[in-house]
Amino acid sequence: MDGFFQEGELVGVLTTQPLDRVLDYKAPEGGCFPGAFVEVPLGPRKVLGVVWGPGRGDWDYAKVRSVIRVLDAAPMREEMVEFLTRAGAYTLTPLSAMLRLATRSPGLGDPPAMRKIYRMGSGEVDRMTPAREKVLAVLEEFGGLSFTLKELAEQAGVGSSVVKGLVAQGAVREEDSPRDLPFAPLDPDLPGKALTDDQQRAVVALAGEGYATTLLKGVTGSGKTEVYLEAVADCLRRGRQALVLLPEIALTSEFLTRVEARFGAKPAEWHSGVTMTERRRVWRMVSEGGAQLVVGARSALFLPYRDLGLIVVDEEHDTSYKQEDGVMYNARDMAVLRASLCSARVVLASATPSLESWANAEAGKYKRVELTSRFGDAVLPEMRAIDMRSEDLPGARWVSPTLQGEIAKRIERGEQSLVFLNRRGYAPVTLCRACGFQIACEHCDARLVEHRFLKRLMCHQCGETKPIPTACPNCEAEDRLAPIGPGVERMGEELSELFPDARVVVLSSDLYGTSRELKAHIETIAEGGADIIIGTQLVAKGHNFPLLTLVGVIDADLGLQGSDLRAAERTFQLMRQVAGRAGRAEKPGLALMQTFQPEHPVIRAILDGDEEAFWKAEAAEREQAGMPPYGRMAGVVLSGPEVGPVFDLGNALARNDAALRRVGAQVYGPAPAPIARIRGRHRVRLLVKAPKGVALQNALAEWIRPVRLKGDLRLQIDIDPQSFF
DNA sequence: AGCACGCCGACT
DNA sequence: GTCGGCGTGCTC
Repeated sequence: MDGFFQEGELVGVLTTQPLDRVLDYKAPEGGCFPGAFVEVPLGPRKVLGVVWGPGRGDWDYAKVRSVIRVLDAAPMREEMVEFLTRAGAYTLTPLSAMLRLATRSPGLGDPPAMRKIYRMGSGEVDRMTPAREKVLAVLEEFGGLSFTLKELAEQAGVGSSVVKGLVAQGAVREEDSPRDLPFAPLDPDLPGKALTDDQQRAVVALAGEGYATTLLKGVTGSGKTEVYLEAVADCLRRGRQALVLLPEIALTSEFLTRVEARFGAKPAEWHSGVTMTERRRVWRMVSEGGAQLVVGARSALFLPYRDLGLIVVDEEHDTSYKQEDGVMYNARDMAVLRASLCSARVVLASATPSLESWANAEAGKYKRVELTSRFGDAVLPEMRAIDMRSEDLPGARWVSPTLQGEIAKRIERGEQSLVFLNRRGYAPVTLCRACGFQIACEHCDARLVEHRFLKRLMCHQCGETKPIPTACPNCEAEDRLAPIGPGVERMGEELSELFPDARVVVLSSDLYGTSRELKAHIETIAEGGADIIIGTQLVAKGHNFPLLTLVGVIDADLGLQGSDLRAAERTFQLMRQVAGRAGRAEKPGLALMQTFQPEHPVIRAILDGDEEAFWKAEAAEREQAGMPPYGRMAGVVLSGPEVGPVFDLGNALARNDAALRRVGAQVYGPAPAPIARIRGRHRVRLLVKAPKGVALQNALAEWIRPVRLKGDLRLQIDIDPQSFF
């Protein structure tokens, strides 16, 4: 943005308030540049905004108010404006909501606060004590760095009063310094790990200048991380910033340690667990160039990078990259958009790429680099199906004799086994043996899941819990309620009975208060703190278990049934990833899948390791059906407290579909949404299917424009939904 | 998003 | 008679 607005000139300001238009204000005293972060009056309040351009002048001039002040923050760059505009247009999200994503930093309006820092002083110490010596030794050793009081005291292992005492004598100097300090510089030229030829070739392919997207495909243990860290190094050498996006759960201290090992310092971190103070520092330093590398969750895409040269999307197939509430965007696609606007490179890394990325690579839109050989001596796990039709298993037991035998061997050898079941809790269904009633959530269209650990029934949709009743809520029969089906907690019980001397551990997100606790626990397990690990899909996400040599998938059929075109893809990815956990170190791994349909094409493709065959078959099917990525889809989710009005609106929309038909798009529905009721709100979904290449967003916008939402009805558009049926 | 304005039920 | 419910509308 060029130009400058003199004091009193009309400027257009976009605020974070949900008004989908730019408001006119008078430029403040001293004028302002376009892109400036400002505080403006809005009704009785002061709100945050960005100077978006010249004012439109179509508002009663007498009512136009003045910008209160320009905030002390680097102005929004033209490239960010473009990114927010394009991303908003793509996802049909109002600009104000996009701006909110880009201003999620506390204290944006604060002046850069000062704080006290401590350095070596010149004064003499009257009486030297061991504690004082330690403090001075720390300052001696890290003379170039500056410490806060707490940091210095901690580093020296003394109380803060010792430091204060030294300050009083002048031996330590107390200075004022800006609160938000730059991150320690990263050195791309430190020696990295030795790379295999395969990895070296990949590194060369990823390096370079200007926009390009590369799909980096490599099985677990093939060294994807080492390879993309070299891409980061290449970017840093060019003096540009880099961003590594990880699914929230994969953001571990283990990963940060690897970054530190490669570059000699920790990167900036950005995710939901980062404190307010640190957030402010990251936001500021990213915009001023004081942070070279950000490692973060999807919202890190909206940080105000000064010169972003690389975005790595690790585990690019992960469905958690698609935000399903609030602003619905897919971080993988937005990363590509953002990179194309700032001439950055994108690396999409995965052992099991999404069909979209695979198709884009096939079509030549993305480059493709494959890592085949595994790093070190480990080999790919051997994969076999256990045909459950011929296993002798009593009722309410799920670990087949074959699997039991393999686990026993591992225990004998001091190796770990992972038992995988994608079902939290003790049992997915609680059934009354007297009347057949299944206990369901009162607010959602879902059954309540027994969590024996919490001693409660829980709804996995809305999270509501209640005590486990002793009498049937329907027929009031006492003690006739029975858990049906397996959950991870129940598997823990079964395995503890089968192997009473083994250390059995259940890994499930709801057994931990915080994700930090969970991550810490995973680390101790990985170091050998358990013999049998039972886990939900969270164990599939990027963790090293060097002692693990066996993976048993309890129910490989879960997710194969159903008409969701993506279910097969997800099943495929999940099974491959779980299998990839086994045998990372020197020991070869074995993956066993319990299935009642060993002939199913997805199971066959996984066992054969023939991913290309699977993808080609899946792609052909979708192309035939005109489904993404060969056609376009959008979902419209309507919700409200009463089903009637929600369906009425859905029907009205379905009838008035002229705007859609004009571009060759078709409406399906209304039908109950995949989750038909959440927190007492009924949800109804319409699906729009269009040929590739039509201006779907324009048609959708025109279609829903006449809608006036009455009462508590809500409408949400979901471009590229994750599930289709 | 907030916050005011505004038109109908149970209270000092 | 009023206090207050939250439906509707406005903010440059």
